[in-house]
Amino acid sequence: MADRTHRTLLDALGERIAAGELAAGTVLTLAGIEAEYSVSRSVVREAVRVLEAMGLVEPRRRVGVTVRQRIHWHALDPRLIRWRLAGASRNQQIVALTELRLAIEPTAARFAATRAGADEREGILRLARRLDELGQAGAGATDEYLRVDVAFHQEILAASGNLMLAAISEPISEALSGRHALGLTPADPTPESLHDHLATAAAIARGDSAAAESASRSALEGILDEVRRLL
Amino acid sequence: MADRTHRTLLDALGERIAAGELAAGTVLTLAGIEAEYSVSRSVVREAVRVLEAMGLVEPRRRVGVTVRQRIHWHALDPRLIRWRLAGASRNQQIVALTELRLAIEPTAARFAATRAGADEREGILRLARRLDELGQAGAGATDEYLRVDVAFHQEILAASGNLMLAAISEPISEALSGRHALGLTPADPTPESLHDHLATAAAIARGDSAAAESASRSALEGILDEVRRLL
DNA sequence: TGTTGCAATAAGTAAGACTATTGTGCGACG
DNA sequence: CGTCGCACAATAGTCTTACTTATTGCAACA
Repeated sequence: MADRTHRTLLDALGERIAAGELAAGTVLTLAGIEAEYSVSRSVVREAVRVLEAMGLVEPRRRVGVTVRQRIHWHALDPRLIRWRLAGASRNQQIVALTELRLAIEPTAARFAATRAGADEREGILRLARRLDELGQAGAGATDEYLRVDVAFHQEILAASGNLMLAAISEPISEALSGRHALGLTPADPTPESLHDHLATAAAIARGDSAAAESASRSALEGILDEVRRLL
Repeated sequence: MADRTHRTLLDALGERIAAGELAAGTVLTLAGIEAEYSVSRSVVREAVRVLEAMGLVEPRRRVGVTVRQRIHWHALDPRLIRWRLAGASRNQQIVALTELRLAIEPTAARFAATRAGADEREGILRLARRLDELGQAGAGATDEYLRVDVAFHQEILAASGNLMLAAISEPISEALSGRHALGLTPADPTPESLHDHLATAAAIARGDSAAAESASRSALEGILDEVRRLL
């Protein structure tokens, strides 16, 4: 066998569960999976262990591997988020991720304003300015805009000094990319949006946490409105 | 071997990495772990797969299993949070979790106000009233207060209708328990705190999302202040 | 009807063989 | 002396098999 069997099987099972094709309560067996995917027991066991760690399944002796209810899923796991973005509930997932951003980013901006290092402040400001340039130029739907936008938000989350807030970064980036891929990003971002981004960056740069939080919140409210309107 | 070798090994390695005893860049080998813990290769492989899924390590052929930098950790994984709470950085972790709550809970309360079912609204209100009773009676440091407090926040997160917001529930509960275990919960909660909790529940019950968000935020700001003061 | 015990089932652990990948060092060649 | 390429060795990946242990369901019996 090649070398990606683990990853392949894990993604296959994960996507099927995330999509609901394998509904809660469904019982699999290691032997069954082994036969269905023609992989060895070791590979099956390792994949199932990872799914178990994500709260997606629960192996029990004499019973098999039971798919668990959604409540138990570690919905913030980047892999699970990817699987959900890959399925039919993609749009719904993008809305949910935007709601998550609305929760996280303003708070992250607030903390970043008091904790960011000099170079981080500098970098955030530079990214915001570039975003503004691109937006004004009608390049809101370009790959470069996406890259800068992703980098902008990542920098803020990283600068928050809170590892858990920063951990949202990866899923958020995927959501942005997903939105972009769906063609939901306008070529001309609204002036309000561009202003909010700039204001967030400026407030962080000068250490004004209240202003950073409120500007970021304003930006996200706008984005959430837009996403909801389009999906 | 008994039956908990997987769990035991996973926790052992996870805690060592979370604590920094196995620093980023440290290279292990499957054979080494196998020998050190006297478990079979299968068990080692499965544990390492789970750690890999959490972003804690990266196995590479001809090299070994390398411990990754913190940036790559899935810091929102409940297991990882537990490991960090178990280590020396416990206090710091509780503060970080409280910051996370400040981000998540007000937003969750806002959405809960528009999305909660009738019985959920009822339940949240009932829990808040019970919390108030207990708080007024000077029972803020009791196990029952903790239980009700945890249930209160869980209900709100669950009622937010966002699976990812709800997924924060488990780690948050652990943080509350941790704070309680450290004796950081006052027997007499401040009147402001009790009022904010009640106001949050009332606003959710009557569907007033703006009031729910702001009352929840006020409650959390108070808690964050207190936690920071004490840790 | 309830309870105890047995047997079947499926996961858990162990061990070993073989494969595939990749970093390193050595040697040949420029 | 340096650089390129190749062979070797180390280590994870996969496969297979054997054995162990927990659990459940059923049947026999009180």
